[in-house]
Amino acid sequence: MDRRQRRTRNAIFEAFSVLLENKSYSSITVQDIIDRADIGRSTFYAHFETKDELLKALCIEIFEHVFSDELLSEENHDFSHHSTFKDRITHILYHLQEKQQSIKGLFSGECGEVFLRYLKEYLYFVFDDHIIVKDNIPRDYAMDIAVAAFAETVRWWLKGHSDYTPEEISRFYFESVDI
Amino acid sequence: MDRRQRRTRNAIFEAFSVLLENKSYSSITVQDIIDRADIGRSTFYAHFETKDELLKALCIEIFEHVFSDELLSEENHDFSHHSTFKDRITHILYHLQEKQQSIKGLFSGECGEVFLRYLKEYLYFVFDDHIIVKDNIPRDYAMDIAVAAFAETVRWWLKGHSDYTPEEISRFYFESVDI
DNA sequence: ATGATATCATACACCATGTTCTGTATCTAT
DNA sequence: ATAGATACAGAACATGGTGTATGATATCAT
Repeated sequence: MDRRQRRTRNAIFEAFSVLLENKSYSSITVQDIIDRADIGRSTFYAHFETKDELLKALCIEIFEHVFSDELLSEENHDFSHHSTFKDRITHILYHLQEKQQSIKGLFSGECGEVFLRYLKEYLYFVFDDHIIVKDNIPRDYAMDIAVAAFAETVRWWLKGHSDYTPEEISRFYFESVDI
Repeated sequence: MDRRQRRTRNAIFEAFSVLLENKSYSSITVQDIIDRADIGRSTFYAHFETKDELLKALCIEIFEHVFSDELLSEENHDFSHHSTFKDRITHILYHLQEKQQSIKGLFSGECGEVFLRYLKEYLYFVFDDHIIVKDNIPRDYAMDIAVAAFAETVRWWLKGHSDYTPEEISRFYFESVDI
């Protein structure tokens, strides 16, 4: 990708993330982003058709990083054999912690729904092999609860309790939800 | 309240609910609501300052009904003695089922966040007395997970699995989450 | 019946959106 | 190093939704 494009794209992501920490998604205008990123109006629209597209792109950017190892292991089939499920979850928590600053703003407000939908999409992928099927409980229900509970765990962690370590959070989760 | 006001208010709620089943919250314009409810523009703004206020009002309207018995029992202190926690949850599920049609549209899209925030607010109230404090797990974390899991349960139920009975859903929930 | 008030219809100013255009700066390939 | 391609800046513009203001009409409560 062209260096100019990368510069602009990053400037937009950066501006958007910072704005999200102080303002709600719907109250942020494209003009706000343009001003903060210090780019021309037409430049923004050359990169993203709408603010919603920008939000999606940011989510994907984040999760491609957070789940990069998971996605790799799926190709090579050499990861799940060497580590337990709990280790993998803890590992994901470490990656989420790294992106903490960007993620914080994404959890709340109107964009939380989009963010959580993406998060859950990736989580379904990771959880799929490790869900225990209980008697008389639909599998997809069990999946939904396990994933939603994990998403809520991350939200709780990064919004006001980020002093806990990934290991502690992992323990909280596995002691609260039967998987 | 004036009969005309009630008529208008209900027409707006009705129109809004129907629109939410087909369109996303942000794509619904005030004009859409006005046309569907067949009222004048200024009339809408005499009732609600913004679309967001309308959403809040609708949520409150719904939950005042769903949790009406719970709120009463809190005043009289004569409910929790006669029924178990599981009974109360099942009872709430029955009320949610009644409002199914209105609730469906509220779960998805950008307004899901607002709806869930209100739902969780009421649920904290109901769950507060019945959370078991496990060792080494923060109480507010346990609350968060229990409430979020219940909210997810309702979502799963009303979006595509509404053939299950409140009793079955209640059982799914209590077998999946340790409270 | 009458005064109060909710509604209607219209017009309006305002603001964010997304597009278009022209000139300039930066990149890439030869 | 030069030429062609491409990304950027900046401004102007049409569009559409928002929320307000106004005066006339219909409906309410007493």
